[in-house]
Amino acid sequence: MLIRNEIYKIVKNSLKKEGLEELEFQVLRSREKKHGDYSLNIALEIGKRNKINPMEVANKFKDRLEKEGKKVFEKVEVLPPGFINLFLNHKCFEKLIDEVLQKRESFGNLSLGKGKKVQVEFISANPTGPLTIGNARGGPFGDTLANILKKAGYETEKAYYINDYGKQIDTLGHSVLKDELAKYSGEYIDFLHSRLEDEKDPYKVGKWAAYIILTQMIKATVEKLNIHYDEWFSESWLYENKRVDRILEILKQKDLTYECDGAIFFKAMEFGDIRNRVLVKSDKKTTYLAGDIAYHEYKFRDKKFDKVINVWGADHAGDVKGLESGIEAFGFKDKLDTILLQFVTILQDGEQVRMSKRAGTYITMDDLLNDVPVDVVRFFFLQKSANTHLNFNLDLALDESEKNPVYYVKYAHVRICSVLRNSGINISKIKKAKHVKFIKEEREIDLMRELLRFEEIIEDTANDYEVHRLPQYALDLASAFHRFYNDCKILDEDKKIREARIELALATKFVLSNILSIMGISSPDKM
RNA sequence: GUCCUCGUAGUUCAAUGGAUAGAACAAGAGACUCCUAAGCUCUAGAUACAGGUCCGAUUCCUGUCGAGGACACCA
Repeated sequence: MLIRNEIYKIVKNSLKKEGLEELEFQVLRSREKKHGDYSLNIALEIGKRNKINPMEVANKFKDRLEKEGKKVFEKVEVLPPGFINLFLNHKCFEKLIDEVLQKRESFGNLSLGKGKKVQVEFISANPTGPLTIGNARGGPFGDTLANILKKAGYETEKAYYINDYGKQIDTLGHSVLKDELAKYSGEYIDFLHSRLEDEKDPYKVGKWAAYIILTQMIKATVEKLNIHYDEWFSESWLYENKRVDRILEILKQKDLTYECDGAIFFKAMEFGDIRNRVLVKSDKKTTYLAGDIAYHEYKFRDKKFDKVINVWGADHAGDVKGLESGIEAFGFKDKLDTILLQFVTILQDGEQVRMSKRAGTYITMDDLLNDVPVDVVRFFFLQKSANTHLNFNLDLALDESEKNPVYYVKYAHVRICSVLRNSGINISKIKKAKHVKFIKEEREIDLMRELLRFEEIIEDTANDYEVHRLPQYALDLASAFHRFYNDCKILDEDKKIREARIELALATKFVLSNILSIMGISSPDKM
């Protein structure tokens, strides 16, 4: 229903009638409930622009809003320095609960992305070693982002790009052979070395090792993380099918390449890049960028994605513009969004652990998942924004696993299930909010206000990819429920009140399990 | 040296330019004859520093200090 959008229309309409239709504004959610459910700062903007006292503007506009929004607003209030606060009437909440009970699991499904295809590519760590806590950070993030886009109506695909081509495969081969060119070390290298048969060719050994690492280590960890990819895309495929040659030829025809010192460069600066980029090295081997451009041409031309979101580690920040330029050269400008996840700093025994495949010092995601439940791991990583340089204290993570706030959210769900069981009511028959009109306690209203946010959270996050908003919302909602539970007895003596509260609790259950499922976290009935 | 991302409570993190900067963990206190206390209530505690723009700055701009990352014919 997205009441926020209805309010937007009301305000837009009101502005039109005041001759201010060109004014841009936003409907803000009030942080404190004494300031109503939503607020507008347009009076402050108008006042600033026209040098009028904002209070005067606000008071004048208030009458207009009251008239235009009489079906939605209980009250319109003006407070200094010129905020207009909007209070929703009870009917809005009744409609909301009614809608949740009708739509159940599908409540919150939006049509924002209707008819659009989007791909989220994440993790995509080289198959030269197990997933570390660092490079697996993109797992919960990308998976959840794809889930939310799907919820918002996009046709979504989750993809992992396997870099099974090029120099690092050679390096892996040498490492497994343990010859003088070996660079990687660690238990997994020892393991692969012990499994080695007669093969001596480094590249073939590397290919074999990469296959084992991918299928037995990376995929296993990904599964433990509760992630299911739609596509595992092999870089080698691009070469086997001449897709890299193809894009090199097209770029040449477009006069977007030139030769210099025996290498072929892409004129990326024509697209605003800080430098031109090498596509073919002087030894005639192609660069990673050439493959990546071919890969993205495949995504847009063959698979026809309207949008591709790449979740990368911050160490690739310098490569973003190169790829964007390449994509623009093929006419797919602005169809790529790149999210850079800042690095994870690992602390163990009070010391910073430098993650290095070469030094063999890293903490694998698999090790972590053996000690910490996946729901805890996912919630933990999801709570941090992409820009956060997060500090991960391994000892603390193990100690505090049981104190993770994810249990607070799950417990709210468990409590609801428990009460609903005790109620003896067949909840599958509750499809309407018939009794919500009897609700009037503060805690009940507070809870409904939180439920109202759900669709907004979906919409906002599908638009700005700020996935860390989700766990925060889940905590807020769980908190609102726990307080409600504490202050209001759900199975009250009074039949009307009892049924109203069951309806409210059931609606909360649907939204809670909905948000948890988007985050890839289970909603238990019992704990 | 240039560029990117950061610097918020003891700790880990939040806060579309808005109203009294929020949570969790840690610390301290409290309530329950009542639907599972993994819950509830209360207390204490923070914007690195210096300027600037604005009615209003954690948020935008400049500088300083500090952290991580990038500046390849590596991937």
